[in-house]
Amino acid sequence: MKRAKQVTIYDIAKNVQVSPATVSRALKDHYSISKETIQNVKKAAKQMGYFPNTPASSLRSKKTNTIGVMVSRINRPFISTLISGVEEVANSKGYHVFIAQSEDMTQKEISNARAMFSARVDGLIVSLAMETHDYGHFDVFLDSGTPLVFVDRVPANMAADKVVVDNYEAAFKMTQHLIEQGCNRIAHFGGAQHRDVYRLRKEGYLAALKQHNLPIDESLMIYSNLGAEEGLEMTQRLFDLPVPPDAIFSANDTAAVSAIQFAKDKGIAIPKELAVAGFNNDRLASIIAPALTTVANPAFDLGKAAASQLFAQREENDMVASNTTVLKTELIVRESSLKKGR
Amino acid sequence: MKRAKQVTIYDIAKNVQVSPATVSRALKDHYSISKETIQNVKKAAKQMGYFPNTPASSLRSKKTNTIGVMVSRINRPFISTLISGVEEVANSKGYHVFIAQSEDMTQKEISNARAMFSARVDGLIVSLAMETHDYGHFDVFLDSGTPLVFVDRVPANMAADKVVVDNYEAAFKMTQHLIEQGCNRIAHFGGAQHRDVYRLRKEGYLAALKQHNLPIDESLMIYSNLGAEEGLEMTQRLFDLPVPPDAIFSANDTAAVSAIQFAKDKGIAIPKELAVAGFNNDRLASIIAPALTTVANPAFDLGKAAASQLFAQREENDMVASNTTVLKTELIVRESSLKKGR
DNA sequence: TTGTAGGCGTTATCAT
DNA sequence: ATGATAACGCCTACAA
Repeated sequence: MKRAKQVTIYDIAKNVQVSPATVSRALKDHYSISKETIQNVKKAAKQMGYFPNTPASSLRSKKTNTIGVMVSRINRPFISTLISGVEEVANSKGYHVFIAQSEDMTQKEISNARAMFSARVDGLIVSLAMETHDYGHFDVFLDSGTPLVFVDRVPANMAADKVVVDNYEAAFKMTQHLIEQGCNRIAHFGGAQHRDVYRLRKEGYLAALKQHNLPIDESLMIYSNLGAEEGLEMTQRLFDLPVPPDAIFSANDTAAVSAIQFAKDKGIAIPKELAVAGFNNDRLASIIAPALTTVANPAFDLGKAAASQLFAQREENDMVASNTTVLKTELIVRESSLKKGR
Repeated sequence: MKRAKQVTIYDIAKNVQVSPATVSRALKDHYSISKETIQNVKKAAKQMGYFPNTPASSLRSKKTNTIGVMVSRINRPFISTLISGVEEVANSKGYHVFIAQSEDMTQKEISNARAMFSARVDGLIVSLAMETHDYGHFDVFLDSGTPLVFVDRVPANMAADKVVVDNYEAAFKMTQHLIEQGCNRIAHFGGAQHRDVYRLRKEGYLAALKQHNLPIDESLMIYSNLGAEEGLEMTQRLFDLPVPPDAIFSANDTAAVSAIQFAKDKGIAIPKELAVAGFNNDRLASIIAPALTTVANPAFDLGKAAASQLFAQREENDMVASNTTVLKTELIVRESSLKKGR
């Protein structure tokens, strides 16, 4: 229950003996207002406990100074770091960030998109939910000309701004590394295959197998949401096979770490009997023993790039249809894959 | 650059041949509007691509349906999980959550508080920055009657709603556990001591030492922000002492894990030569080898409780000065402290 | 350099 | 069950 009613520019105007318009301008250091008036206004504003009313300002100016970020869930190191990157750029431009989690449910993503548009965010950055394959809920942003950038989990077959890493190449190199370490029965933990980021990781993996003339065995490819639980289950399934794999390349670190835990639990030697590699380079990867070989995924820079591209969109002329930024990854080789030493 | 101008309730009104007021009511299922009109309005709204203008609605109704959450940083498991708890409750009541990070800087916290108030959030949940010790920037919420709840890192000496765990008791039990394992030179990694949560953990630690007649040695207590880097440095300092400790009780898992890493690196046996205990029960704790003894901190429930208490505040009569909810913790004993077995 | 006045889209009040 | 009207707080042409 509110008590004191809020201070408005009218109150300040009365106090300083100028018009509300002057107050409005003075508070934003408008060039046409005298230094003195600006000082007086600001002093009064402070003393009276004035706080601008953002909704009112947004309504009138059609600018909210807010950008939206939609992700699967924030309690994953990769995602929360990515968001920090977005915030860094946004805050430096005087924008705030509105975050929404889909929990990997398309339905929640749709409702979040609605809420974001209703809030009239000045731009939207999206990393898609695992299962989303219809992108109609983003049309309203395109139609209204609201800047929209996809990052990491981007849509296939949609002309839109995107910021990604070269997942194919990273996966190819990682698989090649495992092959060079002497593995020839390499399993893969993948995410939903209509999600480009996961499809490309699998394709890079397949390409490396082919290039080295290794057989392709469907029973070695398992798909899930790549959570910690799922990682254990997937590993169990692999070791229920008549011939278990001698390596696992997981599309994320969470599941890879579970694989290591499973192996340790069952007395399977890593990397001797089973080499393991992940993707992301979470802190977990360097802490588990043996330390996890993985791909350094530049989460913070992805966030920064996505935000930068969002702001760039507003300046661009309308001829630019779409723009994809690709950031670099790096292979991080640790003990979990070193059968031969370096 | 926006193109199509937005659809408003006026457009719908014209289309359906009713007044804007009726449209407004129909869209919210107002009881006085006929089923038929409601249907017509909603159908037209959908077909015309109508999205309510939240800023306009907020301005007029003085309700934003948004609550703010201010934390140090979201890319920590404890924090992001806590936020998920807040979201669960908030979303179930039709509220959205606005998140701001202080990065443990008081200055940023102050500016975030301003932004939150300007956005006219309907309530605010705060976990304080490490260094904050003046709480004046929250006065405006109290004065205006905006519900305010502190969680985890709560202010000392301030009559306000709080949600915490019993840090003193948890720390006492943990220290006692270390003593029972035969440790008698127990070090402590603490956070800023004006932050209740860290002060109480230290006091619990001290109380346990006293109760067991162990000497108190200031050189064994080190304070920092408890990051991964700091954890290594603090451990280094302990092992530079003439007589290093035989146990470390860290006020969080991050620094505790660093201590284990340091020990492994230097060939110090855990728990034989050095027992280690943390606080929070992050996933890290169960993954590092040896697994980390720690205190299960109910992050998700803290978030849920904070949000529930926030919504409860609005109903309460004004006589209630303040309310503190205390949640349970649990000692999680793992290998890192088991000198004697269980 | 400052003031006047109208309107942003919605909802609350009062009327019918 | 529905309409007319004013107001929420701010911004911005246009005027002075």
